[in-house]
Amino acid sequence: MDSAAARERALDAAEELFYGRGVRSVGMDDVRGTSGISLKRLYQLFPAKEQLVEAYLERRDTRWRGQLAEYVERHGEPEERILAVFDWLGGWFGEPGFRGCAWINAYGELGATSARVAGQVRAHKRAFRDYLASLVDAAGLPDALAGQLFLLAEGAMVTAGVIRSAEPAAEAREAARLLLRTT
Amino acid sequence: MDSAAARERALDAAEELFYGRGVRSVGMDDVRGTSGISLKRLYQLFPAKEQLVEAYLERRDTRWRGQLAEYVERHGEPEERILAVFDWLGGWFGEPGFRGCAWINAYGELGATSARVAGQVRAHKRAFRDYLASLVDAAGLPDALAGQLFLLAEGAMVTAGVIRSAEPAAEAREAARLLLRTT
DNA sequence: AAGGTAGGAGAACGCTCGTTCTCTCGTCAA
DNA sequence: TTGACGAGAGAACGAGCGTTCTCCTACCTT
Repeated sequence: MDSAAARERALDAAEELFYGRGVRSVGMDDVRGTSGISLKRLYQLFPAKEQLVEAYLERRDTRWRGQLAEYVERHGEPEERILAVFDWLGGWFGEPGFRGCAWINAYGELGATSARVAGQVRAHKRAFRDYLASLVDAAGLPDALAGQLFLLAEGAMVTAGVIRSAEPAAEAREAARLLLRTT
Repeated sequence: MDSAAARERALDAAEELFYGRGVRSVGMDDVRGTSGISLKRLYQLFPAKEQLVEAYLERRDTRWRGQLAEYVERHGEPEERILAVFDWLGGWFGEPGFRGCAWINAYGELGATSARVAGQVRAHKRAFRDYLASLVDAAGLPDALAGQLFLLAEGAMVTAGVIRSAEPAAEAREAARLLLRTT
């Protein structure tokens, strides 16, 4: 197996374990067991656990925002595209194994001790917020709406994670719809 | 020093450390150093670290909700009382040492491994949501609004924690005001 | 005064886990 | 065929930390 494939397998295992059980309660030996990549090779690919964590968050960030954008693109009307964000969230919340937002969880776990992870969380959230702002702008709506929609989305993510339900997405969508109407 | 005073000192230290640095990165010896309570006595008061964590969350829950209610009580008009919740959040976000919502952070850190902590987080969030519902009901507004306000508040808490700013409270307050108007 | 008890300081124990090392095997080039 | 090299299995090492234990001091009672 070449390095690229080993790296993907390691990241697949890391993502499954870190997201499902938290970062600190997963040992490198767990990653080895789940991925089938030996410790020696793991440490060749990622010289320390922290770098595996960062690579996990980075790859997930790319995929998460890509899938969201892909879903939104299927909708034509600018306002529908905004509401589609919440529909997509609802689909995500309902997936088996959903355990809340990986970045919020990582921030709670590592934000106070790892400046790099904290920076990744901020960058991810800023990118998501900027994306919402671009949708709001394309719909000709006021900038301030973007921040409000962002808060609704964040609230839905954290609440869905805690209560293990997809319903917050529908509540947030309805609130977003009302806010769109007020302008 | 009697047991009650020692217990309060231990909880003061635990709260400062757990909230500021996360639970797992704080050792019992750190709690001893900060509180001045010896390890022997700490373990007499709390037979295991997990019980200290639970006591920390429980005491903070009581205080947090009590202070919120106390602030809200100072406002007379039902709709002003709802908006006062977001004003109070803004004051909290601006306090030195603010590091986001203790329960969201604890959930990210321990939710996957400690069923008891996960239960405390759910209970705290349900209580906060129920409180919002009581304010909404007292204002004669539709029940569905409570869930939307709750999501705004949660989004504001998590965002304020991540970006280290009090501004999300004002954004959430404005969104709440608009939602109040639509009914 | 003497003995008993509570509490403090901090060493000690055992476990987990990040990281490295050793040993062995298989492969491939010359 | 041989020797070098990469990789795997897993032991080993060292640090951190939850928890317990030992020893000693101070005070309280009779």
